[in-house]
Amino acid sequence: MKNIEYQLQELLRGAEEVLPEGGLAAKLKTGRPLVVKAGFDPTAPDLHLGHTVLINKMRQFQEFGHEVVFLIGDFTGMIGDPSGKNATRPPLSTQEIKSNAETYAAQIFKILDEKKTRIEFNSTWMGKMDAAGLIRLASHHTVARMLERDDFSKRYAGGQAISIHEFLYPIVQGYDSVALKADVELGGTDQKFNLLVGRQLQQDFGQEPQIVLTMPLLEGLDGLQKMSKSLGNYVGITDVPSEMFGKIMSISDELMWRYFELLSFRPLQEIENLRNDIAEGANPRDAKFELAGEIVTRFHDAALATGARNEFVARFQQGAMPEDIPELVVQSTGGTLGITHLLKVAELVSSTSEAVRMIEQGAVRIDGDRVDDRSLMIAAGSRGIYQVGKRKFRRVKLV
RNA sequence: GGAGGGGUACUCAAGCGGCCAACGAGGGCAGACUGUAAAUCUGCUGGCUUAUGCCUACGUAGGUUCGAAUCCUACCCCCUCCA
Repeated sequence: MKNIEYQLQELLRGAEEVLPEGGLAAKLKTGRPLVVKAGFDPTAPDLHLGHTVLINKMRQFQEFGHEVVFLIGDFTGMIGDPSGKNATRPPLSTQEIKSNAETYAAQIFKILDEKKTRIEFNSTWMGKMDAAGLIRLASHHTVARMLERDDFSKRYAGGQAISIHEFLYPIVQGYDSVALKADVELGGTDQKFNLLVGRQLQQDFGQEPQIVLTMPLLEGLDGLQKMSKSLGNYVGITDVPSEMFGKIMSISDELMWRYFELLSFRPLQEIENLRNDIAEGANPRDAKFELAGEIVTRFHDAALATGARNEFVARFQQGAMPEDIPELVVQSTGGTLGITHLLKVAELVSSTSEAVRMIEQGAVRIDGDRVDDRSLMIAAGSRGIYQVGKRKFRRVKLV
C-alpha cells in the first residue's frame, strides 16, 4: 500500500464531495484495507460511460489494496429509487437476478480486477428480515429527515405523489452499509442523501459511520442532461467500436474536457498539455480522437480502436459509405414496391408518413442519389444502398 | 369521509361547441453550414401501398348536438385544504 498522502490525492481526484471532510484521511491512517461499497440497480445491467465514472473510482481503491464491494440492490430494486415516477417494480426472479449479475460482471471486469472484487446482493440480509424487523429498522429514521431529500421535498411542495414505500429505499440502502460494515460508500451526487442515511444508521447500530464519497454525474452526449439510457444520450460500454468512437466524436469541445477528466486514465498533466496545444491552435478534433481511442481500447482493444478511427476518417472526412451496412431482402407486391413502404419495411423510418416527410426534406438517398419523388416505385430485382439522414443505411435487395 | 382543483400529443403547456391532427416552448429528426462537431439558420414532428383523400386521437365509458378536446352523466386516477 502506497503512502497515505498519495492515496488521498488520487482518490479525491474528480470527486465531487467527501463527507465528512477529512474523514477519508483518518480512515486511511488506520492502515487496514477499507471496505468500499457501491450499489447498483439490478434491473439495468447495460452499463454506459456514466456508470463507469464510479467504477473507475472503485478501481482506484482496488489498486490501493482496499476491498471493493459491488453491491447489487436486488431487494431495493423492488422499490425503485424514488426519482419521481417509479412505481413498485415486480421482484425479479432469482434466475433474472443471476443473469443480470453475470451481465454486470462481464462489463465491470473490463475496469475492475475480478479477483479482488466482492459481489454481494442486498437480498442476502434484507430477504431474511421480517415485517417486525423492517418496522424496527424504519424507526431509526424520521419523516422530517426523509423530507430533507431534495426530490421528496420538491415533490411534496409541488403537489406530486410520494408513496410510503419510497421512504424505505434510502433506509434499506443505508442498512446495507450496516450489514457490510462499510468504511466508504461511493455514489453519484444524486445518491448523497441515501449515502448519508447510511452514516446515520451505522451510528445508530453502534458502528463508525462510513465516509461518503460522491462522484459527479457525467453529462450525456448532449452536454446538458446526465447520461442515461432513457434519454438516449449515452455511450454503452458494449457499443460496437465504430459506434462508440463516433458517439464520442460527436460531443462538443467543451464537453470533451469533462470526459477527459472523468473517463480518461491519463494523468492530469497530460490532459493539461493537450489543452495547451489546442489553445495554441491544434485541432480539438485530434484530442477527441485520442479520447475516443482510449475508451474504445478499454472496452474492446487497441486494434479495434485503430480500425474505428480509420473508418471514421474514411466515412466522414472522405465521404465513404460505412463498412458494415445491414443487409436485407424485401418482398415486393406484384413486382414493385413504393419507396415509402420500402423504407418502412427496411426499418429506416418508423412509418410511411415519416418516410414521406424524410423524402420531402431531402434526407433519403439511394446509392448516394437524393430521392425527391415520394411516389417513386422500386422494381423487383433491384439492389441498392438506401440511406435516411447521415447515419442510417440499409443494403436492400427487392424480390 | 367532506369541500375544491385537475387529467390535452415525447415533456411542459394553450384551447373551453364548428376556422383543431389541435397555439406556444422544450426535446427529437431532417436540411444548410462544419471537425458526423458545438453554436446558428430553415423545415418537419399521429397513422395509412402510394394520399389537396381516408382513419384514429385530447383520462375511461356513455349522452346532448347537424357538429364536442370543448356541454351533460357515471366511473377511474392525481393534487390541495378540512376531518
